[in-house]
Amino acid sequence: MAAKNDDSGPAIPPAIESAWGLRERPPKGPRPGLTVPGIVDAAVRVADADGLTAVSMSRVAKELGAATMALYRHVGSKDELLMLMVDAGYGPSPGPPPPQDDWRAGVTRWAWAEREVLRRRSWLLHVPITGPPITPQQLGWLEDGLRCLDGTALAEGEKMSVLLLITGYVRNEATLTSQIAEGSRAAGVEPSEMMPAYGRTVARLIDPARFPALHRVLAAGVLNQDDDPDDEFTFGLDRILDGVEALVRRRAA
Amino acid sequence: MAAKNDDSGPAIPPAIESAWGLRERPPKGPRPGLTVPGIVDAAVRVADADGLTAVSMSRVAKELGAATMALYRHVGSKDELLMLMVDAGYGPSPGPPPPQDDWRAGVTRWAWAEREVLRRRSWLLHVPITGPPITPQQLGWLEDGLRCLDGTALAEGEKMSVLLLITGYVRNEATLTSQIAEGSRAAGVEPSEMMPAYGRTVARLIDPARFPALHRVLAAGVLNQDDDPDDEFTFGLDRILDGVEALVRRRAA
DNA sequence: GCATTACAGCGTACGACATACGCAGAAGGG
DNA sequence: CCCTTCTGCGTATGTCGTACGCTGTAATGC
Repeated sequence: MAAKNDDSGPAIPPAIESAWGLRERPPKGPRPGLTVPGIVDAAVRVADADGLTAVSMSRVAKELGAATMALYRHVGSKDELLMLMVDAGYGPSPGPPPPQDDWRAGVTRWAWAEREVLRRRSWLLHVPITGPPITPQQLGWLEDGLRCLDGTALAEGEKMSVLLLITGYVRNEATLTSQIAEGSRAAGVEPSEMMPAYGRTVARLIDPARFPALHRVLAAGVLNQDDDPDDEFTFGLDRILDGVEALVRRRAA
Repeated sequence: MAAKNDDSGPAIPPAIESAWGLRERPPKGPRPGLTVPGIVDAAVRVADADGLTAVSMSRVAKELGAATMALYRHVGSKDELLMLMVDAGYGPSPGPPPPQDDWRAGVTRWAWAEREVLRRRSWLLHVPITGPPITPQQLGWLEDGLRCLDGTALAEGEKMSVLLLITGYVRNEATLTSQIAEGSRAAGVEPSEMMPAYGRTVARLIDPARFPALHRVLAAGVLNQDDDPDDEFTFGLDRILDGVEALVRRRAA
């Protein structure tokens, strides 16, 4: 008797397989009133409305008019539900790059698309990541990113590394800006006053003799002006893409 | 009567103030058997031994031979304890850059130092970040990073952005490698077999016609060889620093 | 038509967790 | 000596994930 997975594979959860369209409904038994996509949608609705901390099994069940334990017929655990929520929350990838775009324009578009998703659903950033992507939409995003680099002379491994670099940057930047937003809401401060208040706090704590460089930054008023977050994002992205561009040129030569 | 914070500041938690050495012991009352540093050390010991999920208030109290609720006399909440754990977990910053180092060597050293800390204490990556750094060691790291850029013609705000970019990259890269390690331990697979197994899983799931670029990456065997994680880290860091270098040159001109 | 069978939904229960609250005892000040 | 103030802690509450088993339902085999 073979194991349940025919050849190999480290045991994909059943709900993930159903997300890939494998796994048909068994012929017997009562018609299910709950479905995996329905549960995931309800969970996403809760997260959109009240944040990830509001997503508990009982809250999601309430959203569906079902009992808590009913969900466990369809998802193996809360972690599995979270994985599916991430997949649904990202949504479909922005699509392949327009043909007239060079790699840099394509990757820029791709990065901005991810940023936009993370801005609108900041709870995605709070889901603890447990492994590399294996859900359909996630791999769709990856695919479209790779296609942006198709015209370059980069090795396949380098393309992957570059995308990892970019998506990591986008996530990181989105995390920081979302922290400012959430922190200001928690403290009851205007978002535009958040960084100045932070600057004042740090200025009060540090000794200029021990933290001269930091003191200079504060004295320059870096944190006082609230610059457009888009500019901050563009700055970092352009730095990274400048570095990638140097590599692309070298490989082309 | 004024509020407890003299001038401004969004209410620094008392335990953080004590980490800065403000706040002397009140003259009355019994001598405390527990101290904030002692509690934090115990919590760090637990996290080092059994991971961040093992860090509960009762577990930390047990480590100290105290009752759970005794901890709340010294830290305001678990989140506050986590913040102090991060500060202690990072430890002292690597120090200012050696005088003979140029900015790039200095920043590289700084990035590798953070990476080393995150490699040895991967639980640091699992602590949900709730705001910008306000603890002594964290700001010490920031200070030393800024000093690496002292010789450049970058604006103060640009220095800050560059460091944010780098530290974000380091955290991201460390997160990915730690996921591989933790995932392999959870699945009972050799760490070197983790990525190949992932590649086989993805290959089984995707349709080559719908995911051509991804299929090409897999066919190239990118995930099959287990490359040195140090090389992967160096690759991304060099890309970013190439991009920063272009900016530094432009500002110097 | 009827028994069988596999599955959907759910009620109960358990163990872990953070933490509010209030009491008992210690240490120094008047 | 007593009063204030602080430490440590026991109790209790509410939330959470989820293991287990029961009940009813729908399709299949006779």
